[in-house]
Amino acid sequence: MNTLALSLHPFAALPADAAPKRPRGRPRKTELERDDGNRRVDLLAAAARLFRRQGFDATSTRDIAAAVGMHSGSPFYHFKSKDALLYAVMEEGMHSAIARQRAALASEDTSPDQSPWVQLRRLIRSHFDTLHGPGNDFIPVMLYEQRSLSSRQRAAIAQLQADYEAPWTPVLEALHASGHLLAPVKLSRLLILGALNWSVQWYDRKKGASLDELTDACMALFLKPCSVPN
Amino acid sequence: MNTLALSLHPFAALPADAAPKRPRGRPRKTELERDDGNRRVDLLAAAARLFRRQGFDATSTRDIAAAVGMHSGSPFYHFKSKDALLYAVMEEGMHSAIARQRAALASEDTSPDQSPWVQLRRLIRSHFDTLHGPGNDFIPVMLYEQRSLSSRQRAAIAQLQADYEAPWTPVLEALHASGHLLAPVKLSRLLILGALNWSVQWYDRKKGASLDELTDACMALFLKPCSVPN
DNA sequence: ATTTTTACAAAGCGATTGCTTGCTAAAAAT
DNA sequence: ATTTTTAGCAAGCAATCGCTTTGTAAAAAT
Repeated sequence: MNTLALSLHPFAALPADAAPKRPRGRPRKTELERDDGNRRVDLLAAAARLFRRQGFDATSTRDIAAAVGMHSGSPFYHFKSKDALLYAVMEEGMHSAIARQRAALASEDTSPDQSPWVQLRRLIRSHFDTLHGPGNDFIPVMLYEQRSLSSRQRAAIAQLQADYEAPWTPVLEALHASGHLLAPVKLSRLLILGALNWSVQWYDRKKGASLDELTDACMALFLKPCSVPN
Repeated sequence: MNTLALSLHPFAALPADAAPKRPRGRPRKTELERDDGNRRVDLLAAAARLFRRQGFDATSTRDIAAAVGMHSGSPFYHFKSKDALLYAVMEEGMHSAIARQRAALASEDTSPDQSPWVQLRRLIRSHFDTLHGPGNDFIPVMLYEQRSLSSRQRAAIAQLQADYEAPWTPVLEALHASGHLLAPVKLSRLLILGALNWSVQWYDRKKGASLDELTDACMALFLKPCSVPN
């Protein structure tokens, strides 16, 4: 009879021996550390790492919570669903990738050379950085977990991808016009980005070639050294 | 008291109104159709299609059973686990891919030309066929669901992949020696196969370029037309 | 004619899943 | 000093998961 009433009061008697691993309530903002949502950032990073290593479906929200020292239900305070967490990982990854690419293209300080040849090199090198830089799990997750997105989310990510790939086209067109690139520009962009993206399957930062050597190999593979069009 | 005994006899009384969609027992081997394990092949094909479209984790064994008109537990008669089904899909895909590649390389009947240039073209064209040929879901599944394999299974698939990629190396080495390929052979193989494999992300057989045009674009992108080494 | 094997159906078990609810305590705002 | 907000714990629910068990009927073997 009172079982029903009991179920409405999940824990009338609290065990007093529970030693909380982390103080309850809003954590102390030490000094002038004014980043709001610090734990949210932790959740994003942990989710990205786990999504990359195990895949989205094989990663439970309990795994993510445990990785940042939370209990199983707590991540849902910061993200309304597991899907929203995945989308946030991808969006964050794309924003930082776009920012890194913009910085790489606008590096006039190191070298004033704006020829399409060195521009393509910067694009490729920057792309390898976002793919293989330390702690950059966000983009690999975006590349391999698109299936788990809703169609609305997928469309939004596709727009960000289009923004990211946009700077490649004029560079490739210039190289095509000067005879350094022989294949059609659109197919070239797809094939080149594919070759780069696939490197997450085999590249290991700890052994083998460096990212600079990888970039050199790409330039040698995709571009013709002789600039005699006809 | 007798509930325990009842649970040991799941259905003492069979409902007689069950209209079986397919006759029970071993199916009739019509004529001299001597392929044993025909339903097993159906299961493999259905699993490959679903694994590719929804991913391994997002596909339940109930989905696969329903796709071939079985009940939920029946696939486990043919495959001892869902993992074994995935592995069988990949192994079957690799075997047919290796066979197709061998046939493409040994096509002396159509053209006696064995130069490394046309050999590479055959390798690329054959690879596109295994990636995008009608009903060829097996290889995309292998490329994108390696995570769900055990380490023993993964090692076995890796061996098949090494067998598949072996013929590429001498061809690329010959092209490197003749000055048509400037990048290092090993990195070239990885980058080229990556560019091809990534096409499963964007290529649509119904629109855009044909597989022949795609192959032409690859040849133009990766190889130098001028054969002047120094 | 009898036995054995094959190929499933029917039902459900135990575990895990994403997510919700009810509550609390520290911090921030007032 | 009081109120409000923030951040999270504790517990569990409903659904789904891979897989197992039991039974059965048709085909094949004997």
